[in-house]
Amino acid sequence: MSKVHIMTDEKRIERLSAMLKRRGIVLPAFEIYGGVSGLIDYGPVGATIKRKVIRNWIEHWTINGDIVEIDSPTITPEPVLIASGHVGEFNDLMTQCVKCSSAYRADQLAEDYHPNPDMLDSDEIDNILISNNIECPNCGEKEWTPSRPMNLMFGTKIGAMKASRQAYMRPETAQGMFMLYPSLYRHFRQKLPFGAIQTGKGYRNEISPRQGMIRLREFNMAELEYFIDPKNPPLVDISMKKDNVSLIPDPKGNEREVVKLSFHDAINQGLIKDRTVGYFLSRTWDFLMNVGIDPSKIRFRQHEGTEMAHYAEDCWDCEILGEHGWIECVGIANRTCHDLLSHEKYSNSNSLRAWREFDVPKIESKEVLAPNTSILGPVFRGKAGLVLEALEQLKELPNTLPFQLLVNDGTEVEITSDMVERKIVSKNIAGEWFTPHVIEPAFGIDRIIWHILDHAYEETEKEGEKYNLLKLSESVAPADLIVLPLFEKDGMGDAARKLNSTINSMKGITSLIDSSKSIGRRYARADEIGIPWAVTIDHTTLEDETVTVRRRDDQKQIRTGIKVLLNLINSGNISSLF
RNA sequence: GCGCCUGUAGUGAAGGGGUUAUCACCUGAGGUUUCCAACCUCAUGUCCCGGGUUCAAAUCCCGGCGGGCGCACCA
Repeated sequence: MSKVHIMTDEKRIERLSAMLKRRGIVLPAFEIYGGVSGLIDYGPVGATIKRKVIRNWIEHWTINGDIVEIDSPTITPEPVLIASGHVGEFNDLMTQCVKCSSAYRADQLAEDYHPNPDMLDSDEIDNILISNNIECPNCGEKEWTPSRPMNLMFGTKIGAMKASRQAYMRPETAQGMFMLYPSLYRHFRQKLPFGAIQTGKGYRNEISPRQGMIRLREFNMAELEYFIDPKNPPLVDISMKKDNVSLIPDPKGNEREVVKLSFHDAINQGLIKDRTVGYFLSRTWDFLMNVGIDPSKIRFRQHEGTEMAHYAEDCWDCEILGEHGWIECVGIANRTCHDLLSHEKYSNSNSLRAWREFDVPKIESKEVLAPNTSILGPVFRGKAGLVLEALEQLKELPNTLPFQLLVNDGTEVEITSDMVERKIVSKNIAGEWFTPHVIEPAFGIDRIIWHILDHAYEETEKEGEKYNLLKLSESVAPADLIVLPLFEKDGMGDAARKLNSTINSMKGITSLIDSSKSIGRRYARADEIGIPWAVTIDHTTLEDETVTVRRRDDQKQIRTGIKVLLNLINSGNISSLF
C-alpha cells in the first residue's frame, strides 16, 4: 500500500474513542482480564449500529433477485484452504535480521542453496542461513533470528486425538460461497450470472494489530461472489451513474493521480477495463452513500501488478478517508476462475462448472477406426482397455491395415483389419462446460463502521460548552427515535411509556425512552449516540394529543398530532414534517 | 516482532515510598424545575496484572498484558 501521510488529529481520535467507550458503542474486548489486542466488543449501542449496517448491506445486494444469501461454517478443514492457496501463502517461515530488524521469508533467502526450501522446517532452514553466511539484503549483516512460521490463520482441530483433522478458522468468508457453488447453480436453474453473499466473522492472527478497529484479529466481513460467463458477461447499465468519483487507475505511464470521472465515463474511456467490475464499483459507491459515508472521502484505487492478491486478475480498492488516513475498506477483485478451478482439482469434484449452449450446435464429423470389441477383447485381454483408449486418441489414421499402434504403457500392438472398421462418425455438440469467472466485492464491515462513526462525529459548541453529536444516517442509527417526557409527573411519564410501546409495536421500528435528568441533558445524550428524532411529551400533550418532534441535526422542533406522527413513523417519513 | 512513549473511578485528568488517593464530568436516589448538559442533598465507583526491593509500593525496579507512534509485516 502506498504510504499516505495525512494530518490526523490524534486528540480527536482520543475524544471519539472515549465517547465510543463511554456510550457503549465500541469497546476493547475482555477488558477486565487486561484486554486482547485486535479484539473488540460492540456494546449495547454499537451492536445495533453494526446490525443495521449489515442489514443494509444484505438488502442492497439481494434487491434484484440475482443474488442470494448463504451462511457457512467459520471452522474450515485444511484441504479447502490448501486449494484456495491460504495454507501455502500463510505458512511461510519468517526470519529477521538481528541488526536492522528487516523481516524476510526464510525460504526466499535460502533459495540459491536448496532445491526446495519451502519444504524445510525451521531448524533446517536456520542451518542453511548460518552455514551459507547469507547476508541481509538491507544491511549486509549475517545474523538471523530463529525462523518461525508466520501463520496468519488460527489453527484448530476437528475431533479429538488420532481421529482429528487439521482445520483453521476461516480467513475469509468467500470459500463458503465456492463450496456451495453446485447448490447455487441448481438454485438459479443453471443460468449465469448469479451471485451469493455471506456476512460473518473472519479471522487473521495479525502480527501486530493496530489502529483501533482498523486491523482486527477477528472481524466482520461481508463478501459477494458474483459468478459470470466470461464470454457472455452480464449486461450492466450504469448510464445513470453521473456522479463524479475519485479514481486512481493503475498507470501504464507511471502516474498515480486522482482522476475525477463518473463510473459511466471511466468504463467508456477504458479506465475501468471490466464492465462488471465497474458495475460493482458503482454499486459499492451506492451502498456507502446509503450508510452515510462522506462522498468526498471516498476513492477507488486500482492495485498495481505487484500488490495483486495471489488469485486476482484485476483489483480495485475502495479507500475511505478518516482519522487514520486513507484506509482500504472494500476490495473488488476479478478472481477469474482461480478458486473454482483449484477446488475442482483438489476435490475431484466435477460440479464446479457451468454449461454454455452454443448459438448453433456444432456438428463434428471425423473419420475413426471403430473397434470391433468382440475381436479385440479376446486378443488383447487385460490390455484391451488400453488399446481402445489408444484407438480413440489416434490423431492420424493409418492409410493401410494392419498397422502398429502405440499403447499408453509404451508397447506397440498390431491392429488387423478385422479388429476395426473405418467409418465417419458425426457428433452433434450443443454446448460446452466451462468454469465460471467470479467477481468479488469484499467489505470490511468494522472498517466501514469506524468511518461511518468518524464521519458522523461532530464536535461543536453550545453556549460555550463542548457539544458532540453523531450525525448518523437514519438507516444505521441505533434507534429510530427516542420518546422523552418533559417531566415524570402529571401523567407525562405514563403518556410517554404508552407512546413508546405503541411505536415499538410497529415492525422494524425501534424507539427508546429516557426520563432521567433534565430535558436538555437527555437531548444531549440522544444526540451523542446519533438518534435522529426526539419526541417530547409535555403538558400540552395531555390536553390535545400533540407532541413536539425534534430534529437532531439542527435541533429544530415541530409540534404535531400523535396520530399524524405515528403514520409518518410507520412510513419512515418523519423528515417530511420539516 | 524491534525501538521510543504510555497505563490512576464509566470518561477526562491531578498527585505520588508513609493515616482514609484528589478533582471535574458522568451514573444512581431524592428534591427542585413548564423544552436543550441548570441547581441542591445524598450515594456508587479508581491506582492494569504478576514478581522484586523495602518496616512500608499506587509510587522505585523487572517481566507480562493493554494503548499510541515509528520500523517491519499485512489478501
